Amino acid sequence: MASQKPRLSRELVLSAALELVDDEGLDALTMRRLGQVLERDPMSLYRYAENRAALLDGVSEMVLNELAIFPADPDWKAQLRRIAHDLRLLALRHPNVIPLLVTRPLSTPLGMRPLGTVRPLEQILALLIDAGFAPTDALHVYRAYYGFLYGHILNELQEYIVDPEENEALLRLGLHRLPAKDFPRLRALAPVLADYDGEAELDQGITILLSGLEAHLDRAVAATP
Amino acid sequence: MASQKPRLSRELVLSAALELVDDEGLDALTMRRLGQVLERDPMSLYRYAENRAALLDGVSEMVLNELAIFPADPDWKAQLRRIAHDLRLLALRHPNVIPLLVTRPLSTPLGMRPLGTVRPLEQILALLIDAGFAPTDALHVYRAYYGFLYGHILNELQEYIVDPEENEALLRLGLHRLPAKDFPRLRALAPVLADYDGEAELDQGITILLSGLEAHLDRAVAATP
DNA sequence: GCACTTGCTCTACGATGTAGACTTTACGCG
DNA sequence: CGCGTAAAGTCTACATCGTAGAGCAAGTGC
Repeated sequence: MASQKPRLSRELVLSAALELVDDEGLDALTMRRLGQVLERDPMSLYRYAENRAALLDGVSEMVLNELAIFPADPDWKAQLRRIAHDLRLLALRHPNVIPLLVTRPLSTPLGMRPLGTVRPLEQILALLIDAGFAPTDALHVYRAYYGFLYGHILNELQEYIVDPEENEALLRLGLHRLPAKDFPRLRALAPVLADYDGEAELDQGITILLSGLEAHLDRAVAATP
Repeated sequence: MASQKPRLSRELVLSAALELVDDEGLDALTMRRLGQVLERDPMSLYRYAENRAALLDGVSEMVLNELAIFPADPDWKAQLRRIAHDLRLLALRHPNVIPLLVTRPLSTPLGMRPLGTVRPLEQILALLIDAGFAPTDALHVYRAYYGFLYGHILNELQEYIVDPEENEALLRLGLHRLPAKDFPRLRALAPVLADYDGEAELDQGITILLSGLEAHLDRAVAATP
């Protein structure tokens, strides 16, 4: 009765994997558990991903595909700002996936990454080059931008606490464990830490960075020849 | 014969762990393997770390202790710049530990982290507050700064290739796997990617960021009242 | 000499990733 | 229809992992 085990597919497997990760964290994503979710023998998964690592890559890719980039937009600053906010929201939607996004590339040379995870890089380069940057400068801008962006996201997720009810309480409780003599400033900042506005903080940072970049490579971006 | 198993200690265990991670990567750090390195039963390790996760935290802490911060320095910008370069070098010395530094805090609220990993935060806050920033602004500056710094390090490590001989070859080889039609700009940038000057890139980024921050919170930092 | 703590070891268990051989299902073609 | 081949899914088995729990050994204070 009910749906009789619809045929498996890569998409199906990956989205079940993502759901599992979102719901229960990275460690919950074991082959056996995933097999169980899909009501299939764990071994069947190996048809759709070479091994667990590849499965994780697949999840990364799938998540990054949620990010829309329009490389044709002539207003590169606006576009970069929008992407930043989108990526931030995406991170908040899938916090458990972020370690993957950040960690997997460290052990995989650029050329061997899942295409979906390299595409944003290509597209942002396109955006910048089309906007008038020399390719080399585009790369510099990309690095500064993406570096800052990922840094911010990591920062924000570190301070992210799920239940806004217990938010301040929990935070204080946590901070309370720090020896008062060694961490006076941190402890004093508890209330400020408690209401962290990640969106505003990101936006300001991006503003600073973008105008700084523009000024620094002061070859003004001529819109079109 | 030879040295008869010197008494174990937390330091000993942790530094053996760090060495193992540096030499063979995070996955090589298993309780059994570490026990073997120390010529001790794996179970003995549990005297010095509650479990594997705590061991990893210990390694993080040990690495971060290599970072010297002088919160009393009145020249906050110079100090932040120096710290940035120091942390970068530290990352290059222990690339395999970086995933830990970045990933563990995501699952540990501020107050429950190993003290050694929170101390830099406290010290930088001290530096900034002593330099005249209001505590809240100090926190903002810290976030932007550390966010950018970690972002840069992640970026650089991603492009880091161990063997400088094969450097360009490998990179090209890697990039060659990308479909030419979908990734034209990236492929065109191969030579530029091949000689990446992380130090310069970091320094420029820091310059942009610091001057941007100073301007943005334009409440000029009065040295002393 | 004895009691006790501390460092360390032994054994054992459940869970994990995955290789390899197997069975079942789907499907194209006569 | 039916038959043959390929694809999808399963079963069994193994090495390796973290770690609980009981026990052993050596040092320390009385």
